[in-house]
Amino acid sequence: MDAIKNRKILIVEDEPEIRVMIEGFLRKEGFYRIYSAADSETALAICRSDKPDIAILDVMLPDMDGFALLTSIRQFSGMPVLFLSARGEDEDRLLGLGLGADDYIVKPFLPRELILRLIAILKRAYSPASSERLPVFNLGVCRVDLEGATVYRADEEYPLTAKEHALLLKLYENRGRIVTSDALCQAAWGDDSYGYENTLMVHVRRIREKIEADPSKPQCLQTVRGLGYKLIAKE
Amino acid sequence: MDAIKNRKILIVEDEPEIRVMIEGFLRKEGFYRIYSAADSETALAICRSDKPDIAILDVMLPDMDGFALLTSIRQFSGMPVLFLSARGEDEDRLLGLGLGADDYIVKPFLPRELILRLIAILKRAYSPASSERLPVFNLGVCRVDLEGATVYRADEEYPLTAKEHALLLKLYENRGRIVTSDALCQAAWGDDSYGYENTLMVHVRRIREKIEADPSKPQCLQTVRGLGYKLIAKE
DNA sequence: TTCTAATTTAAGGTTGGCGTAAGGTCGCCT
DNA sequence: AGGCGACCTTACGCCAACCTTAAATTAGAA
Repeated sequence: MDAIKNRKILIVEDEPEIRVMIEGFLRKEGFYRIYSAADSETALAICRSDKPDIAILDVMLPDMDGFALLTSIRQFSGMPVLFLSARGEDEDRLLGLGLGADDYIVKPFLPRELILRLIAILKRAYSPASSERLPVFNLGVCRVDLEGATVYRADEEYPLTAKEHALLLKLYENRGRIVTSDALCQAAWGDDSYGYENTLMVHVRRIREKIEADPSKPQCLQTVRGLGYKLIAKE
Repeated sequence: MDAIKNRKILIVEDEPEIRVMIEGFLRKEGFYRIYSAADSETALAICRSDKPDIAILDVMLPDMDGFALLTSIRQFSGMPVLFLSARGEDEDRLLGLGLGADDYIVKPFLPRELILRLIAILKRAYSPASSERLPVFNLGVCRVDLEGATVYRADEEYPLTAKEHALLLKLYENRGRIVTSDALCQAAWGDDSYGYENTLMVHVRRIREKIEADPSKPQCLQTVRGLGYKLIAKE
């Protein structure tokens, strides 16, 4: 289960032979969301509609050269780009001018090199460091920052403990839905969670003291008798 | 007057023929501060004494392989590195593991490609535009300059050591968020970080002695029991 | 080499989150 | 209405996680 292989890849190349060849390499490597275009116009349309994760651009295209295409793409997207260029041809422009390309490969190239550079770019661009984070969300009268493990309410800050954090995260991931006590115990104590029902109640109480205006009349973290708990979804 | 051509370049290559060839290319291109070494030991010595701006490393060396050499260099310098590798040989390691190499070239290569990639790296690493400088930031009662590795507090200067710097950088990059002990260990000691928990605590203590008014009552670098540490975000 | 500073190891001390338990309250069902 | 089971509420003691210090080790510089 490699997340990299789930990335959407766009190939822009006018020579059908090379295009099909690249598609073949990628499929053999395990990539399966492959788009291809033979001209800039089609390429741009695909970029807008399907939002690929990376583009492989040939420098020479019939209607617009690869640099112009990149400039157009950069109007609305910062997606990583890998250029294909003929030996010597535009190397100066490719490397000299910082066009925003992430790498380039000189034709003819070995499949292996293309794949490796592609994977390198994808890793760099989508490493967990730069990936999406948990949002700070509103919950009734308070704001919750799960990454900072802090609840803000009425000009006060309430830090969350480890268990509170685990439980609130599970509830947040399932906000608006009922989460069974079992599921919550599992989130906080792991698979061998048995006999923690009472403990869970205590933790729920502690969370309520932080997020609710009146912990005895819960508005956000509600009990669903016989089923579990649920976090009221907001926006 | 191109500042790039003033950069100091180190070539590490055991085969004299190739080494001399590369030197020739570089001189022809206008580079003139060229160091070369045939083995890792010499290379390390040059790195320490002359502090080149970039290193071109062959993967295969007589006394130590290029990866090990890079690891050694990374102990004291973040200089950019370009690898030379035989076709297919170590490509996976080169690109797969983020070893901290900036690029690589497969042998045999054209002089033109080496020069262009070299220039690209130098521009990326040293151009004022792309040199994303680390800001000097306020942290509670003190100011922290990560580039200068110095903390200023109460008319005093506290220099940061290497580990302190690595940890504080990681924390700063994730300010406001909890950073797990694991993540911190990884930032300071690399992927094979196991058994550094205690050491981490000692370093945290040291950092606190520099940035906190009262290290025993941390305001900036807080412990989140069971989860990790976090740096309080200020603006 | 020798000296210095940085880093790691080790050992004892501290504490706050956690789990337990006991009594209370509420809602549902007959 | 009354009983029962599900859930709430509070308080307290424990102990793992964390702190603190000092001494040992390592790495770098001269």
